[in-house]
Amino acid sequence: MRKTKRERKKEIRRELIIDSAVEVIRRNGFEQATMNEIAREADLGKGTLYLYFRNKADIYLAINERGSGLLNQQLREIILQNKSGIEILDELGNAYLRFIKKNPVFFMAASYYENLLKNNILTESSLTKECEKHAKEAMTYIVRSLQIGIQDGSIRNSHDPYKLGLIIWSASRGVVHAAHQSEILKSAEHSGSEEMDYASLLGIFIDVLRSGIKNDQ
Amino acid sequence: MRKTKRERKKEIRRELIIDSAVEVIRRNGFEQATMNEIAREADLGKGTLYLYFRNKADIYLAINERGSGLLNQQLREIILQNKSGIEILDELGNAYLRFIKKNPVFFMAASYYENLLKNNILTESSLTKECEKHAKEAMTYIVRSLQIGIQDGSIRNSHDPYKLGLIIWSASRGVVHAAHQSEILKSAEHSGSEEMDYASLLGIFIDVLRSGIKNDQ
Amino acid sequence: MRKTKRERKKEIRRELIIDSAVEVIRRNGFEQATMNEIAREADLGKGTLYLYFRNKADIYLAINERGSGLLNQQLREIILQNKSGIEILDELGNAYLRFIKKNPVFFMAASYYENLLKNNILTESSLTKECEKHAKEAMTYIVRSLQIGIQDGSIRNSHDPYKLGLIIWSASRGVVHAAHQSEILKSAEHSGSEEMDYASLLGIFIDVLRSGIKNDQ
Amino acid sequence: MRKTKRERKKEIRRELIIDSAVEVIRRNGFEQATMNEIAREADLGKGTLYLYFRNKADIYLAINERGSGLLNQQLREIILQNKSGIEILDELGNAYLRFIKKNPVFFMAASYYENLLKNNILTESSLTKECEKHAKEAMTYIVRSLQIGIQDGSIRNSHDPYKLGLIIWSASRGVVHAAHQSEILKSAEHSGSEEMDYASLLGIFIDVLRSGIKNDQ
DNA sequence: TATGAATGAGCCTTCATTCAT
DNA sequence: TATGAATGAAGGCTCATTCAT
Repeated sequence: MRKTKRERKKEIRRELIIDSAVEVIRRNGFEQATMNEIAREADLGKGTLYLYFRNKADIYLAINERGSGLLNQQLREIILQNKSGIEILDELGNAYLRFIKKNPVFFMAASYYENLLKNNILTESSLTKECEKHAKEAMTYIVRSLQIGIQDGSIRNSHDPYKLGLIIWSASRGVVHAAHQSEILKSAEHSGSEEMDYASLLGIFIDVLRSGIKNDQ
Repeated sequence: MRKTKRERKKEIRRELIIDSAVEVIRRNGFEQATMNEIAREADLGKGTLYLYFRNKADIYLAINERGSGLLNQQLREIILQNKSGIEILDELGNAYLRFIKKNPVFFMAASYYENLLKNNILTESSLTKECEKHAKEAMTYIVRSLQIGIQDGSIRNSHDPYKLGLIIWSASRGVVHAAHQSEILKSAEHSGSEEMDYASLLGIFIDVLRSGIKNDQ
Repeated sequence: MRKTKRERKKEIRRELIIDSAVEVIRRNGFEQATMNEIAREADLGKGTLYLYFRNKADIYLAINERGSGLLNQQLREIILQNKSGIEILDELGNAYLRFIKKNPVFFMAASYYENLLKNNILTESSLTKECEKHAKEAMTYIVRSLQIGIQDGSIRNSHDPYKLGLIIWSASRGVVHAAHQSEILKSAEHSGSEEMDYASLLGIFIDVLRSGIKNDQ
Repeated sequence: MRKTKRERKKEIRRELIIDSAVEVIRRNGFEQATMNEIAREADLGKGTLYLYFRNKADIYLAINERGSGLLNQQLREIILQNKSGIEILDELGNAYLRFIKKNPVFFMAASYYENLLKNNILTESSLTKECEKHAKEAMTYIVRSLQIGIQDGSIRNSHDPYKLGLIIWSASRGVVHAAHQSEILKSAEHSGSEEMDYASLLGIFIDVLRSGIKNDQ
């Protein structure tokens, strides 16, 4: 029990550091975040960070791990619902979009993780394994919803669900990425006065996607 | 005329620097590119770079400006063709994807530009204005193709063309981004042996998009 | 008595820490030894080390103090033997060389101590006094053997025994130091295939020394 | 010519940095020397040091390279004299001792180099090659003098000249090392009032060595 | 007495930018 | 115009030491 207590405290500190890192990134951007500032935000000494994380990269990976874990938790609940494939996919998309809107830093951390992955500069660790596991899990939910939809006839059986899933996943990321950059919303010379906000855009995206894969018969 | 000659020389030097920066980024990645190496690649003194660009950021913006300019040139030709809206959109998408596949650095530079935009750390300059103009132009081509399609009946009139254009644009970027990170292709546990390559993924994406917006009547 | 018991326990802990430090240094080298690792090796908390030693330097000094104490113990026995001066000196040298070969860390600790001494950054303490005392003692044994030898005619009476003692002492250290750095053994381009090992080198050294000071009449 | 001029300037700067490093080490000791202070001593920016040396280790190696080069220069002249082997060896020893007395930092740098060598943490470079070459050269001079002495009968033919050379070399280093630590000179409780200085000590050392190896017939 | 989490000074190193030539 | 040597702020990270428990 006593040990559990210390471990709990350790876990809390770890979370505090992740919180602080998220906050600093949110404020200054990913590239501008420094260990110094994260420490100050957490009200800790600089060296303390290294008691909980091997290095800066690990903090970022921990952010990603937390973010993807939280997201998967939500996706997991959706996939268990008794609905048609197309409806599940619909909800998965909405959940993802809502999640990123609320936690934009998680999006950046995921990009960071993928960048390391791409460049093969990830030391194997429990953290990276967890990140990998989470990434696969999210993909799996999408693929499952497509498989369900194809089986129940709500989704057209015209594409390999794996490939389709990958496309949906990455297209979503692109839209989310763009939606985040509020400025781009004004880049199109849009004379109309209708609202051009985040939610409406994402809604249309999901709608288009749905039309593109749903079975019309 | 003498002045023109000198200006021409200046322009050539400028292009040389951009070329070199592109090459260095292609070789080492965006984060690893240094002014030193760009200068060496261009066979110029490091200080010379600053005669043509105010700072490193401006070089990156110039890359984006050139890239978006070249892309727009191709898109412009497509939009002038006498085809249905859906067909034009189709070709626009293909052109974009081909372009990025051939010039991945332009994609990175565009991301860089948008990142600065988002964080409001762009000093106003002729360069940033040009970048902005190009971004709007590309968006406009997409919107135009949608408007044409709605008008000629090839595209469903169910969404505001501005919003739809924005979505298509950003979703495309997401897919392209993902397609670039070869590793993610294997992240889904994919048992099948079918090819899961770049081209096939993008093909499906365009197909889905088209289905999602075309008019079926 | 109760107090004695506690003091004994304290002494045991102290020795444990010294043991652990020696082991860590042996494993990782002098510069790479950290308080953290010494504590871990001793199965103690890091802070506990500071209950027994004022700081890291004191641990090193304690190593030196122990090492020089052990060495002196052996030298003391030799000097008491009923032999000629040259023979005693011979044995002293062999004992020293054997000792260092068996306990290389003591050699490093001695170098450390002398370095502090040289740079005048030794706070006076019982520890430093003890180190100083031990160093003097070892020197004295050598000087005594020389004096004995001069008196019994086995050693030439051509040099001040104090000076000669100092020289023998430091020359021995130099040879031992070199013998420890296995690499240097190969630094001379040595074509022959004869063995060029530690023992043979030191044997020759003692031989040369002996020839250099013994009385030939 | 113009190029030579620039190269000369570069060489001068390089030497300035080495000078400054030597000075800082002389003042603060080897371990306490920092790049910051070396830069300040040289009246240069910290970053400038890295234009002339890859890292701190290279500065130290450069000190060693310079020192061993200068020493070898002196040894080379001695070995060319038309004297008996024992006399040449005598002079080599004296030259070495004078050199180190005048340039104690070179002694430390040599120890540093040998330490890296021992621990196999030397990246191969022109600098390390030069250091290695110099070390071999010095050893060779000693061995040559012994070979000459054996041949001309001035040195006893009782030991392999390679081994003997190594011993002389390392014993000398030990004596020099000790002689440098002025404090140790007082560590023996020396009641006499005779001078116990550096020069006299080293003189005796050479004398003993000579007696130990010279041919008495 | 014993602990180990916390500290922060200080280390080496990088690199965009400047400026004398 | 062209240069590249020089700069120094800033970064990530280590580790001896302290102190609340």
